[in-house]
Amino acid sequence: MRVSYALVLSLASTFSGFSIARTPQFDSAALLTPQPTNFAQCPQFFAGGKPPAIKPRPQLRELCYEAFAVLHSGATRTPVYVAQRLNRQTIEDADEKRAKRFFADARLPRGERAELEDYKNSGYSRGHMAPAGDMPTPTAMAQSFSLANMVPQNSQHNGGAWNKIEQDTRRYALRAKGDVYVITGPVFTDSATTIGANGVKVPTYLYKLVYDATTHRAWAHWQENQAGESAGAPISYQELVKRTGVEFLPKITLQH
DNA sequence: CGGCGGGCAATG
DNA sequence: CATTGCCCGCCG
Repeated sequence: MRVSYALVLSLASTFSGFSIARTPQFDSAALLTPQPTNFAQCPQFFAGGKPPAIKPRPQLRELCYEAFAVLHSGATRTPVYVAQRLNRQTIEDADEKRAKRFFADARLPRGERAELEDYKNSGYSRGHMAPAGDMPTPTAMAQSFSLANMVPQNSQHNGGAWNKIEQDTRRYALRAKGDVYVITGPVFTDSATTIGANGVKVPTYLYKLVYDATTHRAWAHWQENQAGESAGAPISYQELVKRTGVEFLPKITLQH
């Protein structure tokens, strides 16, 4: 409500000693307004410029950000997948101070999107698909905290095995000869539960596909969304396709 | 062990 | 709102 919001602001300004007008505020709308909502306008995040073909389903929306792209499902209130292009330059730039402001993505209609309250006290943490640690600019870093880039993730998994996989992927991109395309996403089984009033679906598995466009090699990490997972050997691209039913990469790009 | 990176919650 | 401290897991 307006009253409580004003109260919070007045408290904040009282303690900070600065006026509201001079206190930099977080404006998630301004953060997203310039970003396209069509993959045709951000093909740079996809191998060969081509997004994976997904079987048509309701409430899919394409969201471009400065350093990644999200195919979002209003049915699960999570990403279907999140695409990135990494290389030595982007990783060397990825030393921004970590921003921590999560926010609901205003480009998604209410009812199709997760809200902060859905995650609060849910027992799950807000797990980045495109990791904050990959982000090359302050704007990209801030955008990565959109809930459109999140899934409900087991907190031990998020800070443990999954974090290690993210760091390994960054290290790989740092040493790669050229561009590395990464696609990260959730997999839901029939028994998948939900959290919050908006019913944000909890993934059963998470995957991260890594494709080196120079060597034409691809592999994938496949993890159960639970504590006790370890970052073991990756699975093959073909195995990932088999498990997800999605052809993530243009056929001609892959080396056998 | 200490450092770091993931995220949470209390506080002013 | 912004800051701070805390927990947890991995790594050197």
